[in-house]
Amino acid sequence: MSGAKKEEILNAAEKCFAEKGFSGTSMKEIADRAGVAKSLIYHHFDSKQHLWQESAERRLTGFGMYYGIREMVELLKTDGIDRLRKGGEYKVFFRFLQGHPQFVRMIAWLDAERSFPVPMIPPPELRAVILDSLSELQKDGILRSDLDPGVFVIVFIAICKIWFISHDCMAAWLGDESGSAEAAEKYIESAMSILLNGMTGEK
Amino acid sequence: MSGAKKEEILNAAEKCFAEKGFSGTSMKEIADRAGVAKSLIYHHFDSKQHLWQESAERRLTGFGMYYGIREMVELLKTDGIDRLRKGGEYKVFFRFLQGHPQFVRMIAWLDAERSFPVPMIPPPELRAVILDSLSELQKDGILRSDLDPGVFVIVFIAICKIWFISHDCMAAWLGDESGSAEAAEKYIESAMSILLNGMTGEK
DNA sequence: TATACTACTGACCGAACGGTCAGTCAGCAA
DNA sequence: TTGCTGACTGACCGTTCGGTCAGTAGTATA
Repeated sequence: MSGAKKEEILNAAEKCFAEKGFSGTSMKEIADRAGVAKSLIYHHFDSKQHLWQESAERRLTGFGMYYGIREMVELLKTDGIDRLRKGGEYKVFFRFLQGHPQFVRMIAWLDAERSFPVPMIPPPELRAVILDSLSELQKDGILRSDLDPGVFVIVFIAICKIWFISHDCMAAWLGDESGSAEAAEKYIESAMSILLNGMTGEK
Repeated sequence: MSGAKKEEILNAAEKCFAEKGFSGTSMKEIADRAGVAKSLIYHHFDSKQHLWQESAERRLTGFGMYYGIREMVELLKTDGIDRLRKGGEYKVFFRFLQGHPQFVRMIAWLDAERSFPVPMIPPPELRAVILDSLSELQKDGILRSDLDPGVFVIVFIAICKIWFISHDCMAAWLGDESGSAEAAEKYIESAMSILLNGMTGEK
């Protein structure tokens, strides 16, 4: 059946690139991992760069990292910030990163390499929906209105991302070397408590 | 004079590694950039890995990224959080990253590669000083005391780092594609306003 | 049965890779 | 002057790199 081996190549490429980045991965490694001849890769993909771009785009658009944020914003609108604070539903995006370490590795490489145009930038329509919702929350007095709503999104992404991308370095500040799940839980609850507090209070 | 060319090699290596990462940089590139024969590099350094480690360590320990944080904590102690909020001295660490783009690139690569043991982890004694000061501030009621002081440091680093490391992606949330200095200013002021607010208020 | 197309392979290419090595040369001590 | 040392070079090594290509096997069309 056609397409099966192409899929295997994409999967293998994704794993290799996530582990070692673009330059650190060789076509032979990908071929071996996929269990195919190296030349088959060139039958399905034009070049190493094209393979990289295709696998990155598939993962980025397929997973849609920003949907976690959208979900959180919608929870904010329906339930209000207090319920969010108590229930911990703000963890949607954090959980997403927690459950997809390969995805985390990939965005770490994209942050570093910056050489190929890969759509890390949020899809415009999704961005608009999120920002509009946040603006409404500002009008309703749920979020403080003296700030650009985009800042809320950025700081939220920042505190989630850093836990997984610079984990060894950051966990040291908490005196935790184990990388346990409880430490992650304690961190995100504390950090989000700061954020939610800071996003609502007066200046 | 001895040592001059070794220094040139280290400088060239640092630039190359910051731009293209470890795997993406070749020894010939470094040699050309330093204006020396490739074999001279092997006279001064054991291997590509050793060169990378030495240049990374020099930059990391030499610059001391965490001193900006210590400075900020000390400002907190002497001046109190209100003065900090008004005067904007909290920008010390942000300014440091802003002024050292090569350093920012390097930590982006270190976050991605994770393969070599490079001291990104804060020096223990410096860490202790910062955490102790934060604990005192908690006792004095300046910072909220229901959280691990390490969390303050992490979220602070996170919001500073993300602006420079994932800049294209993050600036899109603010509708700013230009990368202007004013945008950076507006961002850090807003983000820090959220943080300072959230670090002091009640839960 | 002849034809055409796609998936797939192994042998192969030139270039670039990290690393080695014999040897040159300046400076310095005996 | 001789002998030694460390900085430094260019030629070279074996390997691996990304990429090509002729060819095979299988299958669908005519």
